Amino acid sequence: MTAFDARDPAPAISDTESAPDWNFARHAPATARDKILSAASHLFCHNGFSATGIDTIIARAGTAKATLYNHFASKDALIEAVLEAEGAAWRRWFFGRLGQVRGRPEDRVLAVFDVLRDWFADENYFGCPFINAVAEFETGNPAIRAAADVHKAHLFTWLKAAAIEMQVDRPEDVARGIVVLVDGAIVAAQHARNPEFALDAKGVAAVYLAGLRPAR
Amino acid sequence: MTAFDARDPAPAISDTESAPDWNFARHAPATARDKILSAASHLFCHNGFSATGIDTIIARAGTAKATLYNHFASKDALIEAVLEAEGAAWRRWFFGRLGQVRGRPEDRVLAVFDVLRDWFADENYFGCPFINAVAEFETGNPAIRAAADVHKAHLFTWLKAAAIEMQVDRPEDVARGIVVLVDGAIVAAQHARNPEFALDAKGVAAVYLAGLRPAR
DNA sequence: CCTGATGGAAAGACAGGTCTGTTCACTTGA
DNA sequence: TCAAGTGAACAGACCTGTCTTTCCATCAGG
Repeated sequence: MTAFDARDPAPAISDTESAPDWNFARHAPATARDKILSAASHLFCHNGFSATGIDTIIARAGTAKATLYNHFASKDALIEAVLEAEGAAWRRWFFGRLGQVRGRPEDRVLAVFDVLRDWFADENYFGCPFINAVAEFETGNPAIRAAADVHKAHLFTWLKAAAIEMQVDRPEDVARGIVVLVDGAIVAAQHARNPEFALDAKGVAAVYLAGLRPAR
Repeated sequence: MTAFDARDPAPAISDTESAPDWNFARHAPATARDKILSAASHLFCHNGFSATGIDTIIARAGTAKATLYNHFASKDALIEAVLEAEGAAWRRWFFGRLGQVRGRPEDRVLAVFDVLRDWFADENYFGCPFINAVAEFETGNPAIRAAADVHKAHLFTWLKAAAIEMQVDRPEDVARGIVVLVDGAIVAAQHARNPEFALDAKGVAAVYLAGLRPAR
């Protein structure tokens, strides 16, 4: 929960040829464990968690079932590991992109929606894995909700810091408002299969942030 | 898609003791078909669609399995019927509440978030069934996505009409912006189990709408 | 009033398949 | 040598969907 400072360090973009991929499932898997995580991530995100069976996962991963159960105690544990890996990869990508943006805090917050748009425009965009997981396991499995909480806390903390820099009246309220816009853009773009909802959200955010300090 | 006028007629609130319930699963089921729909709706929404088996549904409904398959061709058909029934009940409740609001179009749009807050505050709030269904069946079952599209079109049409009344520049853009806020509030409130996200969204909407016409 | 037909639903067995998770003998590469 | 992985079989539970049998309420004809 104090997580933001301790999160994945911002990648040194210049050190690598290209920015890391937001999609963990596309990272080149080296170990058997990574192959399983990668295959499971792809299948979970595209076909749903319950609808994806262990046999399908190992077939895609090209590993034996015993190997899967050597690395993960159960399917639930695998789901949690996938969310953790996918969340970490996404945050590395997302905050890495944001870290390259310079300018006033308002502009950096608005840049959030430009980065989101790139995410939405990916042909493999399938919504936020955490939102989808909470939707599927509404009541059961509190560990999944907890993982989603941690993930969302990263964004909230980043936005709150920016809001404090903006010297607005109630930075936490402002951060929550932007979080709502981000969640809404994610869902709307997923449903309509239209990345431009990121720009609709950006438009709202721009007017909102400008309206917060009319006497600027 | 021209759907708004043709949707469920606004209920005559004064004719009934209380407003209809947003939750179809709580409507008193009369026929066997309604008992099945009601039980399935409750279970689907709380435990997920794939995770809920036919046997669990008929046990809760108190009906026989043959009865279920007499009324619904398959589990998928039952899912679609549940979404239709739940969506219709929700829209009757939601637009019924909105129909009671008088005032400027801006105020009526802001009232959306007050109604949402009441929805979120219900102990049985489980998010939007359509958002959850699309999250679970990301790629499969286009009928479910189509049902979600129809459902969302109702709100968009309502918001677009209000935006036109407001005489804003680009009413469709404004309506999409509010849709994003609504979707975001639904998801954020579901994740945090905190209905107050409706008011965070309302705060953003208020500043946004005010900022649209600074020369009012 | 009584009798018998009809049709919807209950109860539950059943088929055929899939699910998760276990086990074990064998292989491979460091 | 030895740890890790493979392939395959297996158990037991659960899944969807079908089918048969029994029950019961309603209604028609007498």
